[in-house]
Amino acid sequence: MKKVNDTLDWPALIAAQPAAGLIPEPLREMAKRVDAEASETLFRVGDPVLHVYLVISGEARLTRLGRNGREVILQRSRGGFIAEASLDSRTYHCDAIAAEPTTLLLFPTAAFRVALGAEPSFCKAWQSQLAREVRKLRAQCERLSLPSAADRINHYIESEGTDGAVTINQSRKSWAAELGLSHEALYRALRRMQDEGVLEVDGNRLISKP
Amino acid sequence: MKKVNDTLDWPALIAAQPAAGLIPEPLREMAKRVDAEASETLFRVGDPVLHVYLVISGEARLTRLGRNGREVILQRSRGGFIAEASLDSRTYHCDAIAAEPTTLLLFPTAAFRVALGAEPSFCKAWQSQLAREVRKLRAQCERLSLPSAADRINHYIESEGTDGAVTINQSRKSWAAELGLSHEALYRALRRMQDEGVLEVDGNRLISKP
DNA sequence: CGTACTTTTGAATCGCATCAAATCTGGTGG
DNA sequence: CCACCAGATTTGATGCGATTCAAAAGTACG
Repeated sequence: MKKVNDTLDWPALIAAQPAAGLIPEPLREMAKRVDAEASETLFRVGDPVLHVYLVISGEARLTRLGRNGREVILQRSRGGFIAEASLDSRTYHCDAIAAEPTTLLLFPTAAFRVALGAEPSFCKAWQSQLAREVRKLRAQCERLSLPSAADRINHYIESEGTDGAVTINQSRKSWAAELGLSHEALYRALRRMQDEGVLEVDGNRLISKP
Repeated sequence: MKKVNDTLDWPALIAAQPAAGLIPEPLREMAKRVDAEASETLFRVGDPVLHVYLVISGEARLTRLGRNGREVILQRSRGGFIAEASLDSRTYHCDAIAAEPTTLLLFPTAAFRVALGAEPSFCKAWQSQLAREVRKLRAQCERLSLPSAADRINHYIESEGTDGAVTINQSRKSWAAELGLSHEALYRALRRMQDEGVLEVDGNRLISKP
């Protein structure tokens, strides 16, 4: 986890990552930039919550290992904050890894909390952030409650895509994990849906056909 | 949905529902008490978000009906706020019903937002509330990712219970829905686990045995 | 060019969903 | 108090779909 000491170009950053625009000035100056390699660990279960993480580029994931060794993906972030809900915890309740070469900004939690108390607009934005996460997770629960692979795929297209189409920005294998399926089941479901003519697959683009 | 115009006994209320203690004084005076019957609708998808709901007694549920008519339970609240994440939405994205005779307090959303901006401590408490909800939902997602009924039951006991035991405060049937299982599958899994000696069932109390 | 990983297909098995039906339960009204 | 009803609980039988184990083909990367 390489720490980089550049002067950050905030205007450009905000253009790329709107979530960064929430950060008030005094907090910005405390940001540390970090470049993580693929599959590098950012923190682990039980680690003290020292920083708030903002993903600039690449992808960070929250995961937890089940008893059976199955990896469950709890959150996937390609831009924006990760582990927002840990801000008022003392320690993490899951692991975080970089899924690919990833650049992040780290803000000291203490200063972050101070800024939340001092800046009402920041506080408000942070609440929206949490509320968005809640809605996203509810959609995820709804999806995982569906019994069949095809239903989960359709639900994904409807809730994550637009106009009946979605672009998968991850490997099929990890998408399968996100859908709570074995990767084989996902491949076969995609194949079956194509054969039935209800789905068009073009690389990473999925188009549902009525 | 009967509106009651009592003078509210806040100290007693807060004793019963700690979440009510978050509410600052000016907002308290705007609370409307409502008594809902079992299976009565509180709001529906698309309704404008006019109030914030606090469950005093009974049980309120957020649900959504899937294509196949299956009811998915998105949130279950026996005390505390419900649909917190809707505060910064214009309309609801799910239905809410009272699962049993339920008493609620309603706060006008506009005033609620004002209070959040005016009272830093209230704002902070609300954030913790949202963060708690996020963690709860992540646990739920993790559970629903488990392939077998027995695993989900064990996960439930571990994450919702204490010392390897938990008390189910709902019917088996609706618990099955929460676990993403058919109720038959749940009954059979419970039976099997008892036969295998890994679980003790005493009415609504489940004790996992190593 | 070799290695590690993903993608894809195959076959066997297991467990869940589903349909059916019997029993049990709490609550309602005669 | 009892008959009755709606809903929850429980058990049975069946079929399908997901998991699992296995293995081949494709792909990215050093």
